[in-house]
Amino acid sequence: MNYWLMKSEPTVYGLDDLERDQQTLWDGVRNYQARNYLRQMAVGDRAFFYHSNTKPPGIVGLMTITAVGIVDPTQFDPSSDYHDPKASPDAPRWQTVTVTFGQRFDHCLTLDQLKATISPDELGVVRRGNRLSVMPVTIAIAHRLLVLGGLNPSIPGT
DNA sequence: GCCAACGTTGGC
DNA sequence: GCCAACGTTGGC
Repeated sequence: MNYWLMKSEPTVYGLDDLERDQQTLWDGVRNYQARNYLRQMAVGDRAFFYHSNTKPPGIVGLMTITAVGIVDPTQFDPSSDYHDPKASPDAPRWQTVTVTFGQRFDHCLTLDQLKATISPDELGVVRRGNRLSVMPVTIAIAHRLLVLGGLNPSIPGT
């Protein structure tokens, strides 16, 4: 089981939305490196939900990957912001995953807090200028994030 | 609103 | 393949 970090602007889709919906397709990723990480995900992996463009930005909760290898339908939709005219159903370019609500942190683990405790080499999101919306998190760092977020990493299901 | 970082595009 | 122009991300 691997851990990931996934960013979203809550004005577009936030943890509140996911808690309400319980499950959502993580569509709209249009960066190849991020897509490649999405392709590496497996059912049962966990992802930290990071809110960007918020005051403060930070990790607000945890989700579970519940379906993988899904062709992102928005790439074929001319009315979508995520439409990709170079993609076709015969040759899709963008795959993604379905995520399910897991747990909310007891407080937002802010970017400032992350920068204070974790180095850029350990967690990409604290690196200045990092624009990657999907990135891997090592088990060791994931456990530290869970503890910092008020979750107990030793309890199964967290 | 500013701007640094960085990805993409397209002319050559 | 290079690189300038341009667009986007996202913290501040």
